[in-house]
Amino acid sequence: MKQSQKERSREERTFSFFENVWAVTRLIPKGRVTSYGAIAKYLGAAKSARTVGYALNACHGHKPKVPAHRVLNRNGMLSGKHHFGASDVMQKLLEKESIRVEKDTVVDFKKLFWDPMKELA
DNA sequence: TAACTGACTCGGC
DNA sequence: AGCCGAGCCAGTT
Repeated sequence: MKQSQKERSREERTFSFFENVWAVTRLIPKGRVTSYGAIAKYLGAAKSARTVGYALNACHGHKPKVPAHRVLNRNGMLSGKHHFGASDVMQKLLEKESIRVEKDTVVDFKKLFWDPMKELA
């Protein structure tokens, strides 16, 4: 099982791991959030959460907007706010979607969590 | 070309 | 309960 997954991802990732990350990110419904790990897992690279974050970093000024502010770390913390220019931009974007943020952490993260594995299965 | 880095996560102590 | 090390991918130096 693990073996086949490895083989499979080899071809798919040639299409660009980033593209996939952005694609999934754009599917996140407004007012909902997800985590790097969830996306990574959905793409078949559970341990590449780090790379997912890196991909979002590269989405700056990319075509269809990539709602990177809806992607947080597993604790619901705005770990990437620092990369939105001003440190409060990300939070404002979230609050605009009725998502409450307290101390760099999304309130009710579990409730608002959008799992691509379940939602897109 | 090798080594380093980073918006992460998990498992072991 | 908190710290440490390892794995993952791509771009930079």
